[in-house]
Amino acid sequence: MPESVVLKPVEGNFSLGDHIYSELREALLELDVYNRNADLRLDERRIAKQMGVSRTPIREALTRLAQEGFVTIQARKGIFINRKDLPEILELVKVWAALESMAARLACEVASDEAISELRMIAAQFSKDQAKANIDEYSETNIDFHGAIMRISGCRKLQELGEDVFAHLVPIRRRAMRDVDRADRSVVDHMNIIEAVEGREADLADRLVREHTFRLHDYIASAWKGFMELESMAADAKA
Amino acid sequence: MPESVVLKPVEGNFSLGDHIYSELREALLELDVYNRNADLRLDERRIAKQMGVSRTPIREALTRLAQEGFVTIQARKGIFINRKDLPEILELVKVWAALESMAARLACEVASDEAISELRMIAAQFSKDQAKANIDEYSETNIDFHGAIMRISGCRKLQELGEDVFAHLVPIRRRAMRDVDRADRSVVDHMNIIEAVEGREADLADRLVREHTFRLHDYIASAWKGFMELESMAADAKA
DNA sequence: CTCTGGTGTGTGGCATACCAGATGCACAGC
DNA sequence: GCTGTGCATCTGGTATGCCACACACCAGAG
Repeated sequence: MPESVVLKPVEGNFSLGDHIYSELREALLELDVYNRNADLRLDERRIAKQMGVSRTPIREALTRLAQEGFVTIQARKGIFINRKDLPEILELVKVWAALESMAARLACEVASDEAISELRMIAAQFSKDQAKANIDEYSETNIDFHGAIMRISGCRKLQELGEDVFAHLVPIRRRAMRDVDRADRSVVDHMNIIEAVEGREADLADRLVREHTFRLHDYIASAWKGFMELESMAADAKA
Repeated sequence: MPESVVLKPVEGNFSLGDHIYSELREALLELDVYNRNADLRLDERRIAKQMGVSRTPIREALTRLAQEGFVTIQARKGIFINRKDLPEILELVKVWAALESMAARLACEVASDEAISELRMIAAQFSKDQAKANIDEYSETNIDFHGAIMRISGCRKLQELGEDVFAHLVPIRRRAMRDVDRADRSVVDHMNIIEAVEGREADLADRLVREHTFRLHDYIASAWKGFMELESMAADAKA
């Protein structure tokens, strides 16, 4: 074979189990679990038939999802999607605050200037005014921003754990971020955080990120009932 | 049936998979994975035969352990125990610092005085002098102390995640804690932390816990080579 | 001797059959 | 009408067998 023909190695494990895991995980995050009419029950056999495979890889995927806390498997009773309540959500936000504030601290200490400049580029995509006008896109940028902090911390574990925690909050975010009033404050917070990191002020960056996340914490706590009512109304309207 | 006869419900899921998962997890933590002669390969069929069950529950347990990062499953190649390298260990310590410093902060804000007094009781079990004399027992107390901080934070997720992270560090701790010189400093640190929490000084407690854990971080970084050499010597001696 | 292709064995992935506990409902007994 | 017993059925748990790929080894061509 000619030396010039270079083929890239096959990447990763192609197994039904892995594929189904990703597929199922995504579907769960997409699902409106807080819709009170939602069917929270999963059935191995039904999913297996639906995806055209046997129960084995389905069970593998479900085992992993259970390990992550997305579903609960009750022997001989059923598999149920976990609907998290307010206290649980708030705990997740606290954990997130812990991880991200540490990430900001580490970023101040180890990140290169180029890496830090990435923060400003992301934030620059939306000025204060634009944020209001285009909430959905801002939400994406917002996610990028927080992801960037985790990334430039240089601590992969911190980043991975953060993503795991974040995944559980996705259904919540979908609602919390719709609130236009919060965007202003968010943009200001981000700018302050950027400046702290640029100035390598670890203590300050740590504090700002923590306080920023705790504002989300408090906001969720106060707006929770509203979320639920909206959900109920949506459910009724569909019914 | 008499009303007075109250029977407690059967607890938890009794499944082979769950049992094997716990059993295997404990065995892995007990294992000297850093022994360079250690056999890091696992075999589904061998374990199955050894435990007298089929491969199915074994595979379920291994899937969960893989999800937690204890082992890596390579399709059609084998299942291997993950041997973490120094950078990875240090990242885990950083994550731990993030979680525990947040726990200390929360403890200052929400823990009851009774809960906080628990800290002092645990720490009181070992004075500075005793710590040197009885390192092994002190190590247990040390673990209790850190566990207590997580617990009185009132944030279960923080506690659970902390325990997960800690589990990965168990094999390291078994060595790091042997170092007599560190016990002194540790006792002093703990006392300072207790006083900060008792005084409800959240910022201070946060900082002290973080710095305390980062001392462990730096210690591991500097002593790592020593750990490995000790391991090698032990391995050679046995061979 | 070297390189290439075949082949046997080991290993995880998947499909399938069967098991036992959980559940819901119908029907018999009171 | 109410109760409770038994059965049909549903659901996750487990055991097994076979498959495809990885890999080490071997034989034959060059």
